Amino acid sequence: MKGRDVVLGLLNTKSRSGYEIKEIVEDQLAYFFDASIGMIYPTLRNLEKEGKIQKTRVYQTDKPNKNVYTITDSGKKEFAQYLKSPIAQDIYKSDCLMRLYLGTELSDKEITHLIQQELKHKQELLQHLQDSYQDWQSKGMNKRQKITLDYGIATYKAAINALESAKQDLQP
Amino acid sequence: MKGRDVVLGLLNTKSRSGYEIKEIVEDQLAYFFDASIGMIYPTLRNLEKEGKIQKTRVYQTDKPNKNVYTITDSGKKEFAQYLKSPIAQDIYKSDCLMRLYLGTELSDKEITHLIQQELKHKQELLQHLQDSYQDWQSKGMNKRQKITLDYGIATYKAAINALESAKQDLQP
DNA sequence: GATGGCATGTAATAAGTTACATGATTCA
DNA sequence: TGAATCATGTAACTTATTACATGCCATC
Repeated sequence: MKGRDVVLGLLNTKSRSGYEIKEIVEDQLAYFFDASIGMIYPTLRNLEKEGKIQKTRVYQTDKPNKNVYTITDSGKKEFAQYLKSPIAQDIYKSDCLMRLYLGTELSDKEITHLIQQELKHKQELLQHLQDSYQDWQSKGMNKRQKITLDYGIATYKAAINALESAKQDLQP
Repeated sequence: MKGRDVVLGLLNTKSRSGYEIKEIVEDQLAYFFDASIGMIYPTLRNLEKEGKIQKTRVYQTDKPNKNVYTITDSGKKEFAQYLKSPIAQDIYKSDCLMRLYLGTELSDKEITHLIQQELKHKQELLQHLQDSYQDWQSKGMNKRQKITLDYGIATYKAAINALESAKQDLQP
């Protein structure tokens, strides 16, 4: 799964502008697709150059004008091929766990602080996902999208529990 | 957290060869550090060129000879700086969840198959982590490293549960 | 003599990230 | 008039990945 597959997949459902793609990636895909937003416009540009999508200028009076991209047959073909390809394994990188593993020089106090910080961050992310529930539903969430949300909430909760018991184990 | 921080951190504890680093990354860090093994030798080369580590040739009779790398003061300084830097947020990318989200064209049967595959894969990963427990302990696992293992097991279990209930919800 | 584990590397390519750069419109 | 939101893009750089490439040693 690459950035271009995601952009193509979002345009496969309906035509959208770069900004609209950015909003979806930030609000709805962020949990299972960590990509910098900066990737979107370069990707759109490449896809257009390759004839996978087509740009249309849309003039707006209440907002700045925008470019709306529509997927082409060639683009649909590429996306269908992605869906047929073998599932790529998850990519997970945790700086916090790495520091726990490598930070033999850190004091117990520093480690506790590290865990506390991570805990706070994960709690915020969980809260955000839980808040999304209603928001998604109003925008029309299908069964499959609900699975992704439930999955995210479940794993955040597990991570929070693990960090909490780690914190307690470190307490003297 | 970049590849070089990890290599530097592993050499900060003790001198090792590229192959030894590869084994640790595969066996012990794989859960929270998805990086291709191909990155190790290029990274060692760069770090040596920058004077962060030093190479020593070790001659072996029972095995092929190897290059053992030792961290320098400059390298220790860089690693200490990494430990002081702000924690980077987790990176997570799930091809399976992305397909659930984007695969509006897939049939329920195809979706169930997708989940089944992911389930099987996660169960294998969990089994592998659980098997690691004894192995790690014999090699000297410290309290902090144990946290990373427990965390990994907890989140895999949560993921498996989420996939199992998703599978049941899709059943007619 | 074949297989599997130990051992190391390079060149080329792809992908992702950061920093830079701009500008319209709305609302307080 | 200043902040927030909507809106788009490029150039340069860093990083990661892939494919290629080699060869020793032990054991079966």
